[in-house]
Amino acid sequence: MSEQPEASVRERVGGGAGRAAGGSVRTRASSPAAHTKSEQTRALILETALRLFRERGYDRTTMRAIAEAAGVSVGNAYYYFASKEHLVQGFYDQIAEEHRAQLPRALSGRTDLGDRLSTTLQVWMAIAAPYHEFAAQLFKNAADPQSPLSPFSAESQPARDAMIELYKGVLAGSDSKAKLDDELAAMLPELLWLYHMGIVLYWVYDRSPNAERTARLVARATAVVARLVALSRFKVLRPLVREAKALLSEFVLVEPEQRAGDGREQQPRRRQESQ
Amino acid sequence: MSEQPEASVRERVGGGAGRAAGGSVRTRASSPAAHTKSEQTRALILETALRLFRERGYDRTTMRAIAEAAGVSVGNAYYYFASKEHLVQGFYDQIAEEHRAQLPRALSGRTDLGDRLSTTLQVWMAIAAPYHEFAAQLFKNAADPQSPLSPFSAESQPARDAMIELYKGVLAGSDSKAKLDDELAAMLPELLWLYHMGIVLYWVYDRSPNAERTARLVARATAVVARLVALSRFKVLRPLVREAKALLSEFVLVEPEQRAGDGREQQPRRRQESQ
DNA sequence: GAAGGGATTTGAACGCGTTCGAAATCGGCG
DNA sequence: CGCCGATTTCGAACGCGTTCAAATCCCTTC
Repeated sequence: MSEQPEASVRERVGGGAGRAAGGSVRTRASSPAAHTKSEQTRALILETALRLFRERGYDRTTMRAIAEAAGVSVGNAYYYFASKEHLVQGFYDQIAEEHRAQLPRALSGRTDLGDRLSTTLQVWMAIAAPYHEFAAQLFKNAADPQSPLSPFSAESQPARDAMIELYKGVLAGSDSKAKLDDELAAMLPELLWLYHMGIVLYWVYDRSPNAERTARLVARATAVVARLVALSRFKVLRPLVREAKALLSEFVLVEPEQRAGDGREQQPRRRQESQ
Repeated sequence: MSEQPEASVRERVGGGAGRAAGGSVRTRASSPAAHTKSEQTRALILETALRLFRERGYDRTTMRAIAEAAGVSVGNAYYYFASKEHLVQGFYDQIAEEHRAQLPRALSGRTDLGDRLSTTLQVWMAIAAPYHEFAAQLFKNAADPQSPLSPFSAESQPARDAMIELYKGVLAGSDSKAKLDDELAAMLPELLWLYHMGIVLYWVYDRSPNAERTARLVARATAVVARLVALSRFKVLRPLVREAKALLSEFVLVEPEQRAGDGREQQPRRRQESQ
């Protein structure tokens, strides 16, 4: 039960789903790597699943339907993907990659921090917009701390790190960066990632047409965030800022030793209950 | 699929689960607590379910097991409770009620706002501690905006309002209340409820023994919150506070018209996809 | 006490995600 | 070519939450 001989295989093959994988399946833009037969099958299943998810939504797309549409058996789909949720990682990667690709052009010429932040979020929202309904359905899984889809999970770490890296760039192009103290500057990328996650959370809950409510929130909240960053240098606020920094780095931000290594290898404290 | 003829009945009867109960059940001039056979069955099912949840966890407790242990049929359980999730509301109510009951004694004699806040959270954590694992399993459902278990759902409104009311009391006993401007003071109970939800979120994710990590966070973060409240009067921060207030009341806090009425009666925008 | 009708109860059945033993296929070696 | 172990594929079956038409119970009314 706790260790099937095939589990490791499935982990390696299926776990690499659309993500980390070192870079084996990486290029997927238009030409699937598709060297071996196995990779072709895997790509076929993934593409079919994502298409059906987009067409019918997540819940309405059954594994049987995916298998049938892909011309394989259900068991075969499970040979490549450990669960239905694992099929979804492809979406995350897709959005993240597009975000990474589009951002530089959108940011070019902008130097105001607030400007750059809200642009970053606006670009993300524009890309994610078609998947809003889909995201709302998925959110319940993403919120589960145990789920591989959680933004805090070990499986999501590469994506998380990439996004934090992206925010480093957002900050680097800002003209206000020099004014900050080093400690805060070091934390800021991850803090902004957290802010991003917060906006995503709001977006998921947002039922207004075109998520315009979130758009308005971004416009105004981001200005506050930028002003907060600027205000952090004020003398009156010094002790507050110091304490806030301490709090965040102790309780919220990921600790270095926790971040080192893949984390995939360690005894994973398997969820005790799986339905 | 989208409209079963019996849905309304089930909604009325089952929706009253462990909570509001509208008042439809008392067909005859019977007392609300009601010793009718129906009430007995419903209570029996609920109690059995909560016991099994506590003993085996949520996922491992099947509806069949609940029904069998309660000596009824599965269908009967569904006659009283629209879904497995609805059975969980009982837990929320239980914890909330205990919190409400224990708090006055714990707060008596304390007048410092930070003190009162952290005490409030500590008492909550002490009560919720036995259900930590259970809560973690449940959290995925609670995070789903569509779920009745979401703290933002219409079904949770009575519990939410009660808790905001509770925080009014926490504030009322504080010696710093007089210093705040009226607008902020009016928002504060709901803001503190939000803070509470944030702590609960952290608590759910917290895997440290006895959730001591959360305990430490509460001790320190609450001090910051209290200091923030005090600082809000500073002149330099005036525009920032004003904007923050505007942001919160426009985007985060529940709007009055949304809050009016039960919300149970209105066409409920049924989730389009149910598995 | 009989008849009627709503409230309650039943359990088989549905569709789902997932599992598993076995069959089919592939690839390398004698 | 023939064989064998590993990889890949299959599909029936499992256990789950949930549904539903039918059966039963219980109270009112005559």
